[in-house]
Amino acid sequence: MGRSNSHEKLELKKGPWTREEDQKLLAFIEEHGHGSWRALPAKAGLQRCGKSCRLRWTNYLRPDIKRGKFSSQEEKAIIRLHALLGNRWSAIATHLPKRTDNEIKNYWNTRLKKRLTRMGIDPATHKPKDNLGGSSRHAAVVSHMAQWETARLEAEARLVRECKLLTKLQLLHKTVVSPPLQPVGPPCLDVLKVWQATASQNGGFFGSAGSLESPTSTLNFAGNSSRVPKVGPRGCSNDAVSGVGKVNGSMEVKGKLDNSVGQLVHDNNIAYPMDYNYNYNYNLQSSMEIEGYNNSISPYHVGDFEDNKNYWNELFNLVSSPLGSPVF
DNA sequence: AAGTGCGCCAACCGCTCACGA
DNA sequence: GTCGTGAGCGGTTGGCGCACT
Repeated sequence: MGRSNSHEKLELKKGPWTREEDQKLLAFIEEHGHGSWRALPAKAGLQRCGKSCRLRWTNYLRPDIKRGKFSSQEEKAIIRLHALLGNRWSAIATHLPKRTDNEIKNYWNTRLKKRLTRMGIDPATHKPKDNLGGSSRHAAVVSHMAQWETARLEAEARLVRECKLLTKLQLLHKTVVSPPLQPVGPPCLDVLKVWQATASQNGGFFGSAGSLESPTSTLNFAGNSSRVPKVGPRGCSNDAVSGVGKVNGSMEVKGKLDNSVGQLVHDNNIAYPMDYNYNYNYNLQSSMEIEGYNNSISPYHVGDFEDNKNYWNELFNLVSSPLGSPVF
């Protein structure tokens, strides 16, 4: 990144920020916005690299940061979201308003992880430690679900970020957009709520029919997106993810899960033939439709999940509970 | 009082991704 | 397709403060 010469590097300050530096950074951003982080330090009169400034701003100086003790509800949310998302701290932070990814990560590493370990739960898998040798089929199915859920939540998180960023930029530069954008409220991503509701109607998250119900959602965005979020579970090549987006302010979120029945289950060597082909074409009101996930193509059967049903139901109950998050 | 160990957390580092030329 | 650049993310580190010996 950048090609600053060694002389410049020598002059860059590291370590804890002083109050004076904080004030300089704060004052500059309040007046000009951050713009290019790389150019910011010179403009603001700081002997720091842009990266350091960005970090200081996002993790400490930003006005919309809540500091201090995590509530028990926040703790639960972190645990459950971690079960779904793994170490995707930024994605988790998206669902915990006013908390930074760094703060959540620290809290997890210093407290929650240890607490789970003490309780006999493996913090990596969120399963009881004596159950690690359980059914590989169950593990495979749950893992597959988690991957799918992860990808979906990640997509949502990115969309939220995109919209927030663009909104900020527009407000900052006071651009007049034609046609004018709708007032920007928190993006409403109700996938989980809807999913939960659907699940309830069908006798639980996994439905009485024995197949997964579709996480059909209504996404409300106000704003344009110049980039098409690419999503996919970790470990999947990005080549498997494609997206088409429109810059003109309309976006339709459409995902495709291309699974063939039975292909999922394979001891210790699980194939994930999931293609997340999202075509974004969003209008202010959009719907999320995931082909192949909400119908008979679904490879899941209720028996596969019985043992994990309560866990996942509980999990979705939690993430559906009001935390003040734009999603929940 | 001094030394030691530990927990916490701000900040850094390295990597990856997206984008434009 | 390649390269340079900017930005974001997750893992790791270093320093501070506190408790204990």
